Amino acid sequence: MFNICPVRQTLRQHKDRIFHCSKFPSANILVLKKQKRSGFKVLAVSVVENFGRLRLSNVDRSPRGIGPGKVQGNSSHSFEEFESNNYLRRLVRNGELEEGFKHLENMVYHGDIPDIIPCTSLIRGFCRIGKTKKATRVMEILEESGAVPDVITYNVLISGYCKSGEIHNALKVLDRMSVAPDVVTYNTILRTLCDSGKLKQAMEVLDQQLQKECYPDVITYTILIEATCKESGVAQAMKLLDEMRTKGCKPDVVTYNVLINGICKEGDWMRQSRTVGRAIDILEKMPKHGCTPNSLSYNPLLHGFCKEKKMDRAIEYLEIMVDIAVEILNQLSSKWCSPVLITYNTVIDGLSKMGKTERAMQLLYEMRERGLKPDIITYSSLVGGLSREGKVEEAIKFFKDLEGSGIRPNAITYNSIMLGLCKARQTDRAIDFLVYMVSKGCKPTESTYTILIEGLAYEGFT
DNA sequence: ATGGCTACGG
Repeated sequence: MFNICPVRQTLRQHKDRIFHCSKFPSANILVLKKQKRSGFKVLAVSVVENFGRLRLSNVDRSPRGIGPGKVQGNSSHSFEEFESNNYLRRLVRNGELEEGFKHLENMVYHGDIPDIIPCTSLIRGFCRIGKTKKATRVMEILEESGAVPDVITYNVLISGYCKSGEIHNALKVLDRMSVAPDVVTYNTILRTLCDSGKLKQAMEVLDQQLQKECYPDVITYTILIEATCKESGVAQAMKLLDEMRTKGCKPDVVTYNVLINGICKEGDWMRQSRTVGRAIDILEKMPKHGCTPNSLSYNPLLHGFCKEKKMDRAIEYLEIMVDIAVEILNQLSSKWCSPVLITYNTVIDGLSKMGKTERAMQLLYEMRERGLKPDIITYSSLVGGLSREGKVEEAIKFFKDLEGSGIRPNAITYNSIMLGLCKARQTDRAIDFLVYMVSKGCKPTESTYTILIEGLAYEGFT
């Protein structure tokens, strides 16, 4: 009756029909066929324990486990409900949020219990497009249906409110949720409070968290350390670092990166080379604490060197970095932008600001040779450099080449050209450029107008 | 494909 399912892919194909059974905790049970009265016939069992990121739905937590060939705990639900949930999953996966919502309402109306996982995706989907109210409605329907939303479902809604700036509503959900919040819940809220400069309120939430015996983890401390760096300085943040260590929470590479960044951005550090020393110090001590620096560890330093106009040192670090960065490139490849690209951007921008656009151009060619694709930030820095140097015609030529090779300039790119034209007392051409920018569907920004107004004033047309 | 933390350009 139980066949071993040999291929992981087979499971993936049928992931909507995989169940878990408490009697065989390490087994995934693949159900393929409906059986008349008692639920579903078990066709295959796999012993794949860590099935990627897939979490099994319809988890059977009953201690009795399953009978031969049947999955209990699901047998009480109808096949219609099972299929209805499959349909909901499909809609949500295809991004058909409104259809999914209607279907959810409909299935609840028929007394079917919706699966919380597609509902969680639905909530996330509505939050993403700014429809937090609709997301809340999904949660209400879910709560009324007899399904039990888990902490993740609540976290998704809270995160949605946080991202749309509705901290008040996020806190309301926290207050009213029917399951205990976990450390992720608190981290989401703490992050948002810290970002909006409400460190004090964040500390109050932290107190509340501790009272509920939900303990901060490395991410909690990292969030607080970053905020403390900005609000009260690195020295204060270091105390938090000590505190987390004494509480047995080990700082990780992100924690150190946040501190390095804090030191590099600390006020007036440019005139106190000692502080740069402190940043390098942390960087060098990371391996002793069991952390390998990654390219994000170096970027703030590079940025610092670029601002300080110590380009030799910046380039020296760039070279150290490339090895490290390439190594972790795979690890981060899921992100839209590689760390090495940002590294080059930082240095190219630094050189451009010093008037060393030729050296910056060299780096552009170098990065291309290494198989890196420069992005709009790379090009904007170069356009800005040429404009500032007074080489507007060269900047415009470079700009035209970009357009020709299919790169779509953004407002910052256009602004750089206009700034160059205004500095060259050619505000009329800059205004023509504004017209061109708009005709290309690029919306001007506040800076656009500031640049043009200053240009006009500079030429005496106050 | 149910969740939380760091870096670049006007």
